[in-house]
Amino acid sequence: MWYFCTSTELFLFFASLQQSSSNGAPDGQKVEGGCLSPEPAEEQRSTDGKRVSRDSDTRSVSLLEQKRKVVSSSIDVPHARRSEEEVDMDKVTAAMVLTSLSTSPLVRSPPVRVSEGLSGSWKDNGSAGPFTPSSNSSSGGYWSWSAPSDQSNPSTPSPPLSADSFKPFRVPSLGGVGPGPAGPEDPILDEQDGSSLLFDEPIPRKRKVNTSKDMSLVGRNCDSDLSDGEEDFYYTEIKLNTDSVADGLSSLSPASPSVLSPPPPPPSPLPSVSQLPDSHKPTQPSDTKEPHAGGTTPLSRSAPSALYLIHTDHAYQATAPVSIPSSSTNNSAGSASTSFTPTNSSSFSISWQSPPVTFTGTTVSPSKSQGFGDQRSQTIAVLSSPPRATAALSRKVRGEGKKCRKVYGMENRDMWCTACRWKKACQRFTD
DNA sequence: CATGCCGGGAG
DNA sequence: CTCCCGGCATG
Repeated sequence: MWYFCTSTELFLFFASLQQSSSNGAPDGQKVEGGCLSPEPAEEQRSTDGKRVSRDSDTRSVSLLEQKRKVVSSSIDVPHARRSEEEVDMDKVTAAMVLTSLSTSPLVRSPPVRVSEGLSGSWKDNGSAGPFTPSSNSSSGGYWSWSAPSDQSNPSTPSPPLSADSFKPFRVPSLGGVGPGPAGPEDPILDEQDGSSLLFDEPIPRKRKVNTSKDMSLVGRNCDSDLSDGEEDFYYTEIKLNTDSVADGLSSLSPASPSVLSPPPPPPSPLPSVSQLPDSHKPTQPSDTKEPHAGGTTPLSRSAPSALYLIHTDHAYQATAPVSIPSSSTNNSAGSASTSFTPTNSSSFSISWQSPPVTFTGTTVSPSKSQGFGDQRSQTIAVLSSPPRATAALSRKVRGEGKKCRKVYGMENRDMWCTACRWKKACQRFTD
């Protein structure tokens, strides 16, 4: 919902800037109305039709604005939440986008078509559109059009909820090492998401999605703060996966990591932990996937990181208690570590890989140091260890951490991870 | 004894 | 494949 509103607002904002029309005042209401129900907007539009045909100049402007609209809608959404600063950012971004779009005819054509197709309305209103009512009307048309592409909006509502729940996770991560570990991973996710989205959907949409993400990321970077609608959104998703579907989480984490695995190696260097994000960003050429993204990449990265962070934390939570000792033990044992969780560990390993290097020098000692240092580092170490030891000597030795059985008890066997139910190595609580 | 997990089996 | 369990190894 807000997404639309935001786009609209931006649109209006632009219009006002460009044309300096006085009608802007109603923007807030208009916008809201538009968001809530397009119909009202249309009515206004019909009424305002007169205004539409103000100036030839206006028309040209309207065209630009329309373009902007498309762009803004795609990109602005995330920012909308933020505030003026964000708006500014949006402006800039929008300008950038427009420029890029104008450059490439292909991209442009589709949007234009749409606008026309909607109904001559925007043409008629066209000039006025940008301003006020007309803009609403036109926007209304857009909305209907854009709505499908933006369907992500539905998800939007969830963010707030997730945000709250998610916060706890986040805070710890921040305090501890959040940025470090997340940094490397994030980029990957981002890219993945972006790439998938981009590839699948038409250019305009792509823009939206990517942009939004990017924007959120940017905002984040600038502010250095987390408070971002986008972030919340991401977190929410993650969280849902994690909490709601415990099993799902295990499965989920592995999948994404696998993809990521390749990129992480480069960034892997643990030392950078504190500054990892920055270093990684540049490194993560992953952008290759999304060349058009260009500036976006950096931003997108941050968002993903959040997700990964959560995962990390989660894993760490499970692992932390016993994991450290286990890691040391495993290391000493040598191959033993391997046994523990090929599946998850491998997936996670990506991010962790770097740690292995550290360990290589001294298997045992490192574990201790890590334990002292940070939980995350520990986690990393643990995770990393598995990859190293390829062959499991005998059994897993025995998971030290709490397993589903202990956690949920025989009573709630339903809640156990499948592996535990099958009497297999627990997948949910990896050691 | 309780637990974790491998190996193997049934559908 | 999923779903189990016998039985070993461990603490």
